[in-house]
Amino acid sequence: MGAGDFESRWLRPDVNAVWTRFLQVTHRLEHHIDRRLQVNHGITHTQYEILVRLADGDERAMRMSDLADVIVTAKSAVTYQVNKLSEMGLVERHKCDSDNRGTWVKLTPAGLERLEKAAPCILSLVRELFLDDLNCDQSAELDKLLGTWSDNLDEHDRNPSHRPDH
Amino acid sequence: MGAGDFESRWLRPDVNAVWTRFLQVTHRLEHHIDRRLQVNHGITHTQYEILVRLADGDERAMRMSDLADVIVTAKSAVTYQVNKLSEMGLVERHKCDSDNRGTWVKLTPAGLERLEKAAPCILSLVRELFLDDLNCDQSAELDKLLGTWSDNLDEHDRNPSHRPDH
DNA sequence: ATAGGATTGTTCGAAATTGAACCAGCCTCG
DNA sequence: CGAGGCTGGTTCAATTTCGAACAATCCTAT
Repeated sequence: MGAGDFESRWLRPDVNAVWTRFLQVTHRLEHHIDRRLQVNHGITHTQYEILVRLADGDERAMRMSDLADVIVTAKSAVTYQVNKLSEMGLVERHKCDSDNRGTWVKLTPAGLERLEKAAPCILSLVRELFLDDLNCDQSAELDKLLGTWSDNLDEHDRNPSHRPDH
Repeated sequence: MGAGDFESRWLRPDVNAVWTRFLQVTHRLEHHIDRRLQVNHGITHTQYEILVRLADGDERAMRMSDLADVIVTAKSAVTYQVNKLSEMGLVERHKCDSDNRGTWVKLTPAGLERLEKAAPCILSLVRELFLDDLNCDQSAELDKLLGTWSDNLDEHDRNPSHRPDH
């Protein structure tokens, strides 16, 4: 088989290394954050993410589906976690007036408090591990990279039949 | 509270956006790959990763612990997945001579075949979503970013008491 | 040698995630 | 209208993951 054949089948070694390292770094980051949150604050990273997004939202509330979208998990997982958070008293469900199917999830004062207690811990971790060593050029570059990746993913989502087989 | 106070507690909005997008992109990538592999090739991304690493290793084999390290998951998860792969006939366990505790996991011919069938599919996906739009500068920059993140993580692992509280 | 500590891999129970199935309410077009 | 399709959310079984506990083996320092 020719060189082009190899190229089409496998990644160039250096490129492959980048991809591998990407996977490792993301997993390790996730793991670190998760562990820290659980040990020090008794919540999962997904739970923390939910609290963050709610705090960000208008009225400190959000719809289930939107939550699932920004968190990037299955809807059923959101239902599960919102139940947990609700049992913990960090979150409340509210009926939605404009759409009788919908439910709003709203941060409770206790939820906000818990978030504000946890945030410094994990934000400093994110800074140390992820952001502190970036100079301006680098963070601009990273922003651009994330942009193209995001666009590529959008494109694939929009057109699901994007080379579906093999 | 002053501006510095805010800075120390929350991320600057733009920086926060980068971090958020990073989380979303990584999750979406993972999700895409996983789905594609399951639908077209009947294996998980973790299982695929295991096959890849084994194919890479000397003699197409690897120790359990090393596998857990490169895949970045709990040891018990590796045990679980190696059992599955072994039931599928894609992988074999072998006793380790030099260390009686150890076990080697070895790719079977069927495993190699399965990997070679799946690889083009997911590699082209990785290219399309992740790599194709990177010019030389960017991929060099990405490599450097991954390097610093990796070093930061190593540093934290080496020194677990790295600001443990909050 | 040998005791103490570290490492290897498995087992176990608990928790999380997923996709499919499902019900309701919405919305559009004939 | 009102029938069909779409969307929002929940339920359910199956899969996966995790960490802690454990047993076996290795290694090191006395």
